[in-house]
Amino acid sequence: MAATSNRTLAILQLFSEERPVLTAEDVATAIETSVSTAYRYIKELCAVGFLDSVSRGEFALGPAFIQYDFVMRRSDALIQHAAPLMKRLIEETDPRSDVVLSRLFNNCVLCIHQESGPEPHTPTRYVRGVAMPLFVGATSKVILAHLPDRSLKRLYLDNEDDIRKRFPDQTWKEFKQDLKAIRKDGYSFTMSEVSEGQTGLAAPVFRGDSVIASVSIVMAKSIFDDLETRLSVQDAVKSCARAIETVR
Amino acid sequence: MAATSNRTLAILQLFSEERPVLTAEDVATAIETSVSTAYRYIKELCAVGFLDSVSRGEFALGPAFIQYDFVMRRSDALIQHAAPLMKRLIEETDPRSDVVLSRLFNNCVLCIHQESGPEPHTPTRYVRGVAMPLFVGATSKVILAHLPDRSLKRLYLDNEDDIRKRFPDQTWKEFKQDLKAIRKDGYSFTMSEVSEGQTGLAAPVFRGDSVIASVSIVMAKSIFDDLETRLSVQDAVKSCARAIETVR
DNA sequence: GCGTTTTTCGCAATATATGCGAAAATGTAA
DNA sequence: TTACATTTTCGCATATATTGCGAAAAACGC
Repeated sequence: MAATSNRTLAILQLFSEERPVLTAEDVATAIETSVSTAYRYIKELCAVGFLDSVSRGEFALGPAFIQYDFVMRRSDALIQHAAPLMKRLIEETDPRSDVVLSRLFNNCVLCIHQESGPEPHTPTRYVRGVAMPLFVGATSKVILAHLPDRSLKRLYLDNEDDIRKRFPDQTWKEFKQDLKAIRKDGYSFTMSEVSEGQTGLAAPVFRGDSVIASVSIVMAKSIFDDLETRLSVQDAVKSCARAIETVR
Repeated sequence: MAATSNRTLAILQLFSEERPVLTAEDVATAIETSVSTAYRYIKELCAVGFLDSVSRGEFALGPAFIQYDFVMRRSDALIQHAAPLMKRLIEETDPRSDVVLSRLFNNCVLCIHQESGPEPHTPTRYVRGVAMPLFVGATSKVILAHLPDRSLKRLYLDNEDDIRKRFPDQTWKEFKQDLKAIRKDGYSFTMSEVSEGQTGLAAPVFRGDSVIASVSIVMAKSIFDDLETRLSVQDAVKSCARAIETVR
């Protein structure tokens, strides 16, 4: 996430899983201001619930985030509609699989809902709030593949450094070629790209004629050894995506 | 949630379940500023993920809220620890019950986790993100009952208007009396206070010697007709709370 | 490509945030 | 309860960042 010159926002950005609690002095130091100014901001942020004082001199993220996430969940018809369809997808395929619904935002692809089978073979990695790497894995790729040229190019240029790290020799042309194939297939399939030994198979979810999300199934690699199985999983994921699209 | 003089925060407060999408002009009007200034703020908020442009000229809450909620979930050891204990509580009592974990913040009590039995008798009302009315229902009351005098008085005075609406004749003394009884019992039991026909039974969760949360069981009123049952539910909720406290 | 709407930008005026130091409030330990 | 140490708030003069305006650029649909 980009930096900001807005101090209010800069303060919120200081908090993370690694650093969930800060003192007023920590904040003052980090945003390069006096302690009293830090307190002024902190007070305001606490008043509206973005921060919460957890004990004398210590502050943490506040209840507003939990509440706003709730607001977003509630006003997102996609999730309500998709959840039972995702459950059904698991039943149709394999009780060990995870099914993930990811939504495209302007700067990222985020897992927004997840369903697991009754016998998950590994602790679920992809739950609401997890950012999917933009250029790695079926979930994101299948979305990129259906993006308008302009948007795609912007994303690519914004993230060129990251891409180079992972795929040093890939040209823009090759990249486009890959995506074109995905577009033609109507799904994306990746093996061990995001996590070792796991395969992802994802289909795009459209609203009107733009992609807004993707559904992916995550399974152990071995499941796909059998071609027959792979084909049936492909179809199941694709028709799950089609079903999700019928929302509203 | 209180108003704020900070425009950045004021903008975020405009978004709600009823009004999830706004135009730049809407924002400008609401915060009483020019459209270009509104755009300046919106741009900044989008850059850090607090807002997201959903289509030409329309903006909505952004991915940051989902991500921050995730960060909070992950860095909250209480939830991780409590979840299986809450499931067990359902097994020990009734498969139709809901069990709710609520956390005390400075200005509110929020449901932060919820488990449902295999046969929920009604769609679950209390899920992560739902604010519990502060002075109504077992969940909040049992927390208030164990608050230090100072904090309690501050909360009471801050919310006196709301309280008067619901309990016009209650004096501070009577209120304190009620809480004292709850403190003595070690749990709070309310019938149809929050929603008709539902009963809540809640026990406090301590860290050190201050309350930080509560566990509640929500059941149909009829369950409690049998005294025997009620006593055993009481004990089960209380020992669930004790078990949750063993975290860290 | 063309026209319409949305979004950005530069600039000068001015409202607003800032740091300082003092005072108040809060919690802790005796 | 009192006294102490730490945290938090506040007032004020000054510097600084924010504002609105209008023009220009960008984005999108046709």
